[in-house]
Amino acid sequence: MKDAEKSRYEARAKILKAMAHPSRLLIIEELHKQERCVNELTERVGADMSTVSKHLSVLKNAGLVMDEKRANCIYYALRCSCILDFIGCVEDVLAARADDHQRVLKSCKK
Amino acid sequence: MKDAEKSRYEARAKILKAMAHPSRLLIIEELHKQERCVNELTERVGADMSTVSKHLSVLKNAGLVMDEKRANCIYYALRCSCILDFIGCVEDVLAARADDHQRVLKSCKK
DNA sequence: TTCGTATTTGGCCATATAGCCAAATAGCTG
DNA sequence: CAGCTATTTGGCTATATGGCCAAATACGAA
Repeated sequence: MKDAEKSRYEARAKILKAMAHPSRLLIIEELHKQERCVNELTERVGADMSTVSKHLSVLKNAGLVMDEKRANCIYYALRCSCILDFIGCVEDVLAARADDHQRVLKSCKK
Repeated sequence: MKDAEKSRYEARAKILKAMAHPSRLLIIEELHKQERCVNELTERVGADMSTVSKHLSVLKNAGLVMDEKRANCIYYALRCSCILDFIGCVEDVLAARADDHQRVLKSCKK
């Protein structure tokens, strides 16, 4: 793998890696609905606040979310909603897998 | 997080996690062009064959690729090409980030 | 069956991740 | 300034990952 190629794939992998965690996927969907502060997300995720804070910093570091301080809260928001298309793509993959599964089952019953 | 919700997010995360590695992204693109055996992919990736074999098993386990034995080779192929749309989505995110970056730079120069 | 090629598996190590708790920090608001 | 609330950071542990090497396995062909 050449260097230029390598760094292109690394950049992509970084985005995917940041999304590749159940709690972070939940956070992304939640933020798609509306911006939220750490407190609210913590409640939603059901983990320690420090854990949620770290998840948010992963997302921020990947450029997927941004934060803004207002009053005495830090509000997090999705940086680009195209991320949701993404989840749509994942669902397509899952659906395709399910279809295959059905097909296999049917062919077994014959 | 409720149980049903949790397993939905876990299923999605599994797919993303399987893709979230530079070598695996390369493999996916390579397989999109045409099916390949481990040998060929090993050469392309530039890692130990055992390493590539393990990457392939991760992809297979996530349902992203399938394998078929022919002659004395095992050929791997993409299970659904919608995975490529996926990479397109990642590129959109990267592009959006780059745009933001440009905007910030411009506003600094003012 | 025996050889040889293709692939996977197991062992091992180094590094990364996720989680919690406790402590530190930030920054309103009185 | 002092207190309070929101958030982050550091420390620690357990587990997972990625990499290579060496060994095991699978299987077609002679």
